[in-house]
Amino acid sequence: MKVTEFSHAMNTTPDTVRFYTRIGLLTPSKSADNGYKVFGNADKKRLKFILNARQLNFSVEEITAILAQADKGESACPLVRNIVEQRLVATEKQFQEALALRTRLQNAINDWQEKPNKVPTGKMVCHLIEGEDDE
Amino acid sequence: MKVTEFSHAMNTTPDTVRFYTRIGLLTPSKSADNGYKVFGNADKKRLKFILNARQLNFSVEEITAILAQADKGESACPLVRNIVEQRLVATEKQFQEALALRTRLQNAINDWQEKPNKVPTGKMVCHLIEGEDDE
DNA sequence: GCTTGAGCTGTGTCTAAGACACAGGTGTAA
DNA sequence: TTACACCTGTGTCTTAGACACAGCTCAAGC
Repeated sequence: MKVTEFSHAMNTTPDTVRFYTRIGLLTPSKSADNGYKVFGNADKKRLKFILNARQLNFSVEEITAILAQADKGESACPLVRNIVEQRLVATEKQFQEALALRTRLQNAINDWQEKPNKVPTGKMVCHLIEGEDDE
Repeated sequence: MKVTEFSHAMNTTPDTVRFYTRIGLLTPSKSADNGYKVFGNADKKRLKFILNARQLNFSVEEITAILAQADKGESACPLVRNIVEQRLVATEKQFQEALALRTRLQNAINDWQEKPNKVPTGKMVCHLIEGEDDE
């Protein structure tokens, strides 16, 4: 399989596959007459793992470490477990931040509706965001 | 005020101020004998606006557009309003994504506890992430 | 005046995870 | 053989700063 066919079969993009290849996560063989990358069954399994991990927001660097360990014949499970736990904490944080941001945005919109036509005085850019009457 | 003093007074970092200066968002004068950037009151107001907008997750590019409009003497409020609304939608999406990710991670952890010691068979990296018994 | 040394300065480079651009190669139809 | 659509690998770009670093500044001490 060439890169485009392979990527579509795996439900991702050619650029993504090329990227993983570029950094050495995937190691397709090269067609003798083409020079094109050729992906086989092992690559398929590997990419499936990578995509699953990415779905869990593992960084490519983390995935690289995991696969390197697995390639050495060691179990990567402890490593994976650590990362999952870290990731859960990070996600919780993201979550709270999105929540806070939403509140800020909604406040901005509410403020706007209270005083929609206040003309910006002086050098204000937009009273919605600026700290009321400054100076 | 020089860059470090200024940035701390505004509760941000020197690198951030330098960055905004580099891309032309801030336009400090230059000390004649030093060549150092010198920030005044106008810069203070401007940076305050920028930081507020960043708090609402406005991109620097958006902020650039807003300030350019304001600098032309036009009201930037409609632009700001648009961006706020877009941003709210985007935040909602992020929010949902974080939620979904959390679920996926927790599922992974739960699965783990159900079958903690399943030895990875064949070429599996870690059964936690891989699609059960493949092949 | 001179010297030390801490701290500051501007500029150049780096980041993550691909997306995009592009010159050139491939391969099927005519 | 020629066309032409599609594919290829490689190089560059993206965000919002963070970091590295050589050189400059400036107050203290002599």
